[in-house]
Amino acid sequence: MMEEREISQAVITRLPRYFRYLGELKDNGVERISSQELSEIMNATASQIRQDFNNFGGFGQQGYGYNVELLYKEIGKILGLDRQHHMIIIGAGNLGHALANYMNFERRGFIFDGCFDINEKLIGTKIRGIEVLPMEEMEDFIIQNNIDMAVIAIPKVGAAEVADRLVACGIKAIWNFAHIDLKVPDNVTVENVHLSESLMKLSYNFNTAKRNKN
Amino acid sequence: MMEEREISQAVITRLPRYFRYLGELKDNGVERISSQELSEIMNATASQIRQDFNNFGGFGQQGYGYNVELLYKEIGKILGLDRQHHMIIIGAGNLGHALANYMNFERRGFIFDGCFDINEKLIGTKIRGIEVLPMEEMEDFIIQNNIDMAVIAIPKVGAAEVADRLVACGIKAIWNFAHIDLKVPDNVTVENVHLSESLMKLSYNFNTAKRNKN
DNA sequence: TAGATTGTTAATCGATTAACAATC
DNA sequence: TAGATTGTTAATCGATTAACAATC
Repeated sequence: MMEEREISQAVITRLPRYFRYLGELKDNGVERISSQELSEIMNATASQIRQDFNNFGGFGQQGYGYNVELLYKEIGKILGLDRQHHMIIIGAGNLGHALANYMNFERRGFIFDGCFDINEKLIGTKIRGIEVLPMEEMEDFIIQNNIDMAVIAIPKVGAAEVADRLVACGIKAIWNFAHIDLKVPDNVTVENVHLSESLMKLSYNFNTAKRNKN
Repeated sequence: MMEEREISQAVITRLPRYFRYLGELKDNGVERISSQELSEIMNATASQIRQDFNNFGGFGQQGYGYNVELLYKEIGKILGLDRQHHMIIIGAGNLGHALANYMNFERRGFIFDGCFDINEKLIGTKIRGIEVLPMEEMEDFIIQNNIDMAVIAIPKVGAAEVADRLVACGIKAIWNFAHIDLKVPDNVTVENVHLSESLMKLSYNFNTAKRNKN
């Protein structure tokens, strides 16, 4: 089978942002947009925008530009937003709670099916109508409910073990909020959100900026 | 005044990760480490590690390597972790709540001083001992308490206005969780955590991986 | 048709990696 | 001193930008 050329992660990282801006344009009734116009709104180069879109095929038309609605839909498809993803959250604390709200509010397609915790006090409580279950029931739940993705929203202690258990029962996508680099097989996708690293970056830029500018 | 050469954001993004690994090594009693050894643990090239550290001066010693404790401290300083930062959180929902826990647990230096919300039901409740105040009191609070940083943990509607108000009363660092690209002056640092974009990236990689591998 | 704007190739820029002299 | 490993320069690689022919 011919290997499709790999798209760089730099491009992938920009796609959701295009998607967001195109969604807004669409909602504002804008029908067409040129790479030049989009570049001004998004603060990017027109060249980069055209290169990015062309990784996935010719969505535009010479002399016209891009059809906003079409492009929006295509990028949505590329991102897999036309499919449903069944998700569980490990950790029913404030973060797990926030993420559960998040997923359902923001986009259809990411379906919050289950939630697990080790804390006895949380087990049995409900998050968005979903009962928090004990960790022991996780594997069975994943298999019986065809879960695709798991969110790790527990402290770093325990996260590695949970990841191993998730991988062992076939989970192929992990949204990881624990401060640890998970070791998983090649065919498992991990997306890290390391909040403390983000905060440190803010701290660096803040402290550096103070010296230079202003 | 001589302009220090600007360090690239690619390097800055890696610093917190170095910091995390060095902290672990330190806690495990490791005294020295070579760029080669560190590269194996962190899954990077030794060359990149040496280049990265050298942006900030020579922390190592030929023939010996790097002193773990010293390097850990130096990177901490570079990241501004030796200073205290006074922070407020806008939005006392689950996310704001999660972040408040987060900051205090993870690192000293990021001090959670205040929290604001428009929701009448939340005003007067406490998060980690801090009372949630109405939005009207934000400006006075920032000035009276010498707040450095603000966390925007509210939905995108309203986020732009809040950012303007923060900038207007002198805030120079914003940790932004709203799905919007804030427009702020050059001397204000924004660090975005766009959770939905992260989730979409996971979705893309998951759906693409399924086709290629496995 | 003429004008506009894409798709795509070529040039540039920046970041990563390799190599090695300096030096502990 | 010899060996190890940094600091740093040079080479490579990849990503971004510029340019322009293709084409709607």
